[in-house]
Amino acid sequence: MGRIFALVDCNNFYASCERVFNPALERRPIVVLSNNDGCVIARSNEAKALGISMGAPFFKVRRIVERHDVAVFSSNYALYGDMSRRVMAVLAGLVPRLEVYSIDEAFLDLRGLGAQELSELGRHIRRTVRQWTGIPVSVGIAPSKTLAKAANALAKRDLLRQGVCDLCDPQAREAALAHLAVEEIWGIGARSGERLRARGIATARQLRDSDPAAMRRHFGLVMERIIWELRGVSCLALTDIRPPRQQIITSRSFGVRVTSYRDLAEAISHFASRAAEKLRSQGDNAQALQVFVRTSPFNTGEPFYQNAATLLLPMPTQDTSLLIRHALLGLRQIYRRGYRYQKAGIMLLDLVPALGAQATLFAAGERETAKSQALMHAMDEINRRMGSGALRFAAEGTRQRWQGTAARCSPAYTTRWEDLPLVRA
DNA sequence: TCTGGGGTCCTAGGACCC
DNA sequence: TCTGGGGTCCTAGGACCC
Repeated sequence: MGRIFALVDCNNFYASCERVFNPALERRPIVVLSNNDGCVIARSNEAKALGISMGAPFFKVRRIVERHDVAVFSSNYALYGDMSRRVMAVLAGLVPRLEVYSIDEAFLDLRGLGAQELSELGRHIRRTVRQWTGIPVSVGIAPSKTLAKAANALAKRDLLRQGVCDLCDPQAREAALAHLAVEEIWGIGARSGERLRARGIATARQLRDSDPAAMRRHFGLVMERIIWELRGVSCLALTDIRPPRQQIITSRSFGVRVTSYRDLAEAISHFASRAAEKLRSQGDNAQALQVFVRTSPFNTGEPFYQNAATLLLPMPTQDTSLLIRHALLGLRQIYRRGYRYQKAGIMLLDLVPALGAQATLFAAGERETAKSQALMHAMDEINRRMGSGALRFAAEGTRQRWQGTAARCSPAYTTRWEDLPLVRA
């Protein structure tokens, strides 16, 4: 039996989250900014209509923002993460199988739901999520994931479809794919888009009708798979069990340029500590790590420098102090005086499950490991209860001058008692 | 002055082996 | 002067995603 996928995608997710708790924002243009209030990472429809583009540096759109009274927010991941969990919980209650694909998207398996009318089911999903969470979503339905993505794009674009688009019928697909630019297809970015156009392929329909074998030779396996998926042959299954991450990255742009080794070392220690937390919550040990630093890659009239150091750890570990120590060894290798650093970070690599980890050959080492595990566990527990960063390593510093500002952050409405909205009757 | 963060997968090419 | 062929493994970099 053929498959039927639905892709449920939250509309302008971060902007919509801000609106849920602040109804005065209804119909007002909204943008949400990245770390350091650096660039635009989410826009409401009204902000899109003003010509504010995705990823635009904030200082370049400031004029538009002021002229049109755009509401501006620093990103509030405590809020967005919690709202995401709520949306996914509602979806999980509506269908037996789903894959949470990103913070604002999920693929659903619609087979065997006895739905006469898939569009009606889509509208039901949409109504329910809206009513129970306040978040508007669009629903695309089709026999492959790539087509479900395409259907979703059309559901958003075409107001007549009222947020739901069903492309299961091959007839319906003809016109739809002819109106979809090749860059709008899932998996085709600017690079491939350009190369496809050079070969005279500009729409999803033209790509679908191209020769899979020849396209594989020119573009690789991924392109061939896209073509089959556009033809309605499902090549990408629903993966409802998420495999553990293979690498963990913690990195930041700095609020101000950093020049001293000392400040850089503080930042790197802080990143190592955060990465170690993620590592432990995943139940893994790391066997290697990489530290990287760089100056600003943009035209600043100053010399560009970037470098990275990769180190093998003496044993697989999830111990923060060991990770900090080795991260700093790496930093010493790549730090050069005289540069104004803009960004740095750490990657944990070669992750392996911590359970049943190879014990060290030495009994003393084993005792050390047990001690360190108890310490890390206690630390995580305290930080969970008292708030992240309540207990931290001295190496992370107290001034943290490199930290950026998030001046326009909304309250953590759903995850912090003091920030709960008040309702007056 | 001010330009995000965190991931995955695929491929090509080099090292190495027999 | 002539200088194999094929396999595996690893890594760096590209492309893409949200």
